[in-house]
Amino acid sequence: MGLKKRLDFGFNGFQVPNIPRAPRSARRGPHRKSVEDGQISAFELLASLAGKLLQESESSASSNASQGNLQPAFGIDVKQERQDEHKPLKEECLDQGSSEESVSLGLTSQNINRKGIIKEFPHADSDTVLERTSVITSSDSSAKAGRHAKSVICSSRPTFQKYSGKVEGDSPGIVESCYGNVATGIEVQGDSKPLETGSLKIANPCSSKDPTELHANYPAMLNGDSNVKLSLLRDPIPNASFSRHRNDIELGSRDDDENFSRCIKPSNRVKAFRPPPRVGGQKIRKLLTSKYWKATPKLREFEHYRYDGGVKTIYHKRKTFYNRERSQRDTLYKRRKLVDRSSVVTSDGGFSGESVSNSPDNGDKTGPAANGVSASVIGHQTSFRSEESHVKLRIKSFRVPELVIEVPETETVGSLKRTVMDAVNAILRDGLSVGVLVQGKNIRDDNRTLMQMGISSKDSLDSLGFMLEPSPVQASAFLCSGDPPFSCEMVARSPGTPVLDSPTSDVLSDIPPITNSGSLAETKHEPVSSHIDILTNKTMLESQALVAIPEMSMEPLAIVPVSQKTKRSELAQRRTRRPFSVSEVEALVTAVEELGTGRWRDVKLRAFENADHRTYVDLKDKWKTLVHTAKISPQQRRGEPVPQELLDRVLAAHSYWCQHQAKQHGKHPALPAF
DNA sequence: GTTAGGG
DNA sequence: CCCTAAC
Repeated sequence: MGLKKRLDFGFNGFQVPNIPRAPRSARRGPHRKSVEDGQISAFELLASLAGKLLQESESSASSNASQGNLQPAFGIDVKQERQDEHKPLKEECLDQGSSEESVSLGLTSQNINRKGIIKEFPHADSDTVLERTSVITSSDSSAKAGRHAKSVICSSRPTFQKYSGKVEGDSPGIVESCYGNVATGIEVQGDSKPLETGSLKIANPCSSKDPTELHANYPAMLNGDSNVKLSLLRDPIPNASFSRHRNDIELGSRDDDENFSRCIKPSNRVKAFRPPPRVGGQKIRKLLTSKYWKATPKLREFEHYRYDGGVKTIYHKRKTFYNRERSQRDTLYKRRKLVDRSSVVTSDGGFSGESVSNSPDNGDKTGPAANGVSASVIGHQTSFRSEESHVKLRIKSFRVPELVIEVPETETVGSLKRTVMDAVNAILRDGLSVGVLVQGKNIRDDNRTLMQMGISSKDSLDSLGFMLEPSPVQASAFLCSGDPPFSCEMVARSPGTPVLDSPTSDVLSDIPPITNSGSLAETKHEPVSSHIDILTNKTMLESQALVAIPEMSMEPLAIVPVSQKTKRSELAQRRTRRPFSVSEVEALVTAVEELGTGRWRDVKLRAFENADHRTYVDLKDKWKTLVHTAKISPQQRRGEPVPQELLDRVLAAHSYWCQHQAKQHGKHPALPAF
């Protein structure tokens, strides 16, 4: 049909009613464009600082690591506050530069409160997250808080260390690392030390080509008083765990007991931990504003616990927390049995992981692979069922939930580092579960297989991400109301502390089942404690819906606006990618030649009537990409090559229909014979 | 429900 | 592919 008609309605002979519509774009108002493209948020810089800090302190951690202080201790007050004062915020773009620079951005600005806030958002899309670091400062002007502005603590990877508190602002390079990380999605750990990192891998015996390692690092948990703290899973003897659990998931932290200090109100707490000077005014606020963490004033109650026994409920909660923590670990162990087809090996407690790369070697240049440990572990896995395809991946780092930090402008960089570190530790300690991101979406359905999610050993691994998010239980804890005492408390937990045995649902969501065995179903949704109340439920729901926190409006320094809209993150899952085949392209081209652009529904009906998975929007999008593809050089094209002939037709049809925006007139089946 | 575009 | 504004 096409040819004949084309002849009949040659380009010249085809009269198109000249009623061109203005481009849609012209007709509709310009989109408010996100302002901050290309800018790097300060936050990430800070995050990197934190990471750096952790790394730095790790070196001295080993000594204490084996002492039993394996539990995260921390003393940062995490709480939500609101400020009435309005502070202009500004996001600075830092291409690079020393950490000091970045810090200064956040600290030098003058504002009423003289505070800088650092925020970190965990919920960003994988790509978005990696885009930039934003520095939030109280300074005014060009506050560019793009809707996409998100920061990530690049170096949040856990390290075990002792924090001496003497870190000078010397972290140039952090920025770079962070930046690189951001840009590539691969965490750069230039100075990471093998011992400190752990790796977690899922090896794919069947496809060694694209192995992606799951590289996990465990965050160091330390308490502010300069004592070395715990490490989850840290095994005094680095590879000891390997030998024991070759094919098992080696996650979990030691149950050894630990002391842990907790501070609720920064001011006091800070004092407790650090020497006087500028520490006094530090405040770290953790706003549970992201989808994952909902900020609530009540959060402190959880923190509010004291060992003086004053508040039983709190104590109880805390206990629950521990239990939960424990159960998580237990669950992880249990899980090993469930997932016999996948293997995860960690050399040492690692706890992080965000970027996943499918090119094993690729990560090396950025460092982490550097973590060496992981590398050595590869190929360690054994007994697999050869028939099944496995996905091998390596997690370079984890994204850390949002963190809001407030410190005096007069604060030193070193102090800032500590603050950030404390905040990070606090978060880590508060119980997190791992979220899995596919195509930037948080996959909540633990029962979906990787295959179903479009994650194969061959590709798509780059679209796989991990993040830390508060577990439901934790969320409930944060919702408890109560005013946190401004003090720091040290609490020692005895090793024998009983634990609840109920597994926490989301805890296991970190690693989706490799197969559709659905073996993990049993771990789903079991109440962890009696503390789950209405608020909890609400929280959970909201967290999934990414509800904006009302308090945000009160937060002057919150530069990066928390996504006000409930985005698709964990709602509908992104459809699996289904590249158009050449034949489909041809059908599309033919249909468009005949129907023109602008009538996608008709195109769909005509050429893809039976292709359920192809919506007219898909067709429209495909056409869009085809046009683009046809315009670029063949070398720039990717994916299955489309015959040039088809591309030529695409261009011809495109130009034709663009000139004759005559879609409103019924069928104009013709196209000039090209 | 469709279209057109930006993301 | 998703998301939305504008139809």
